[in-house]
Amino acid sequence: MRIGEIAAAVGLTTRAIRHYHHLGLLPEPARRPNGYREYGLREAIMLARVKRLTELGLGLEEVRDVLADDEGRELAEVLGELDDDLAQQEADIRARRARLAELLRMSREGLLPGDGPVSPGLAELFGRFRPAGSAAAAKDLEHLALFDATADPVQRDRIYLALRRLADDPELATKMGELYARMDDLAHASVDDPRVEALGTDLAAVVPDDLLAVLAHEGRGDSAPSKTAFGDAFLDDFAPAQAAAVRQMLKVLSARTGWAGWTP
Amino acid sequence: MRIGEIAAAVGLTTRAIRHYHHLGLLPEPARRPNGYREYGLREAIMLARVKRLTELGLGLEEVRDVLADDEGRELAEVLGELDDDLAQQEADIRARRARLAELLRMSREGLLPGDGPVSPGLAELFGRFRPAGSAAAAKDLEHLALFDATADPVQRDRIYLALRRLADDPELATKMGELYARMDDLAHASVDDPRVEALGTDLAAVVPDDLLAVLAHEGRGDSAPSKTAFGDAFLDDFAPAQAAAVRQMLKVLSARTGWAGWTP
DNA sequence: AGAAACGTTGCCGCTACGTCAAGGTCAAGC
DNA sequence: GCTTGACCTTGACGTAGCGGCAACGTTTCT
Repeated sequence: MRIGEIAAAVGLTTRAIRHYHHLGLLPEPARRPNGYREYGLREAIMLARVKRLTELGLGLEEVRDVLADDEGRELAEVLGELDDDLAQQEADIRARRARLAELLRMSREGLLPGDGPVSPGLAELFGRFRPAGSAAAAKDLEHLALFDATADPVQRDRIYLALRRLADDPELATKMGELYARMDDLAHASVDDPRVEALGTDLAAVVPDDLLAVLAHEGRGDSAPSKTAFGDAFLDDFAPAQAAAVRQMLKVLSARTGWAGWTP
Repeated sequence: MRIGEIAAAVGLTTRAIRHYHHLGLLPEPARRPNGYREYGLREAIMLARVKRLTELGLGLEEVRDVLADDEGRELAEVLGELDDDLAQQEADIRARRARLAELLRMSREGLLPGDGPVSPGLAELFGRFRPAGSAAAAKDLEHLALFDATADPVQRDRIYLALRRLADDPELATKMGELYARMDDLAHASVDDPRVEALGTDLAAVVPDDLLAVLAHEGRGDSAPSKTAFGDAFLDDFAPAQAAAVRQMLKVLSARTGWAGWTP
């Protein structure tokens, strides 16, 4: 048989067969005078073996080992490892599919935020805490999404708990709306603007203590793998006057809670 | 932030971030005078987005589309396709794991033939039809394994049914053992040896009719995707005198069944 | 004799980066 | 000033399992 015939017979491509030759998985057969490879039933049997093994998911290296290591002993071992590997993959896929299902559900309900998938906890928060046309509020959500992806789970849940309490209080929620609006007003203001200090102080009155504690933890984190250096970058993300207001808020919070760890 | 800092903060490698720049997934940030990339919170937010999407299993191209195609509309669609894809993968893995479990069980019970995994039907046959130290029998099993991997399922099951009947009849099984032994004796014999014709005739008396029908079907197959050209190669796999015996068997079978399709 | 359908070798491309290699930059300690 | 070490830069190669193409020879059919 020529290579095309055996390929069709066994159900492989000629390219694959030559590839196997190249890898030493299957010895090169004899050649006809014109240079064509000449295959017999032996080669077909070998190829069928290779095919069965690769279809199980073995890599070509492993197939080579199994075929070389004379007669099977190694095979059970390789199959065992393969099964472990596949079990792992299956678990991964299932986890991703679970997340996907959740996201698709949110998407159908119109709850999917514009900046894509987030953790379940944050998604729930987003559900009741939508940006009300405020640029500052939108930015806040982005910061939260970042925090969600980088902070360690303990701190994350701590913040979420605090924020849920905030969101669940209609009075506080209304107040937050006003504060966001005032923050928006500072977008092009000077840092000397008297509204800056006032807003900072008012913010500190609403923001939960946990926020500062978590930020302080983040800034110096020795326990977590996060140890982020977002501190300065965080303030740089605001317009100057807005940043000044945030700094003022932090100052008041520091004085109130006794945390001195975070004073950029 | 420098690239290493943002990488650690977001939980990526510097290499990955540069890769994203290269692919245009994320624009190159401003540079410091020394050439270092300078990152801010905006970039961190984008990277966290990218990370969430890739962790879901999206390809980088798709991530780019989702991020570019302004604001989310496309996202649900992509997620849907992804889920379909993952469902397919999961099904594949499960199927392979099922086969693996079966093979591992056979391996534990010592039923795994030396030439590796075969289809369930053939495995069962192998269980009661072991090579009894005969080279011809061993070769026969190899041929069966090849047949198993290449023939179409209908013909396969037809043969297996016939062989099971043969294997289940103790008298016939004993006879087959003798025939294999006689085949072995012909390994170095001349094609003129009188035992050749005798063996061929005796073989034809035992081998089921279906065998020839299936072989004939294979040789000219217009219906199946198989259409194998094993015919000649099959005979070439035997020693000359053995091949002559097989040919004799086929001749008798042809005469008996009326099939003329397979006369090499 | 020309076209169609084979065969040959060889090299590039695909994913999502990891891993050198060969340097330039910066802060700290001697 | 010099070294050390931890950063950063670009660039290029390697990964698994082939697919696809190029550039060319062989066989076979018409």
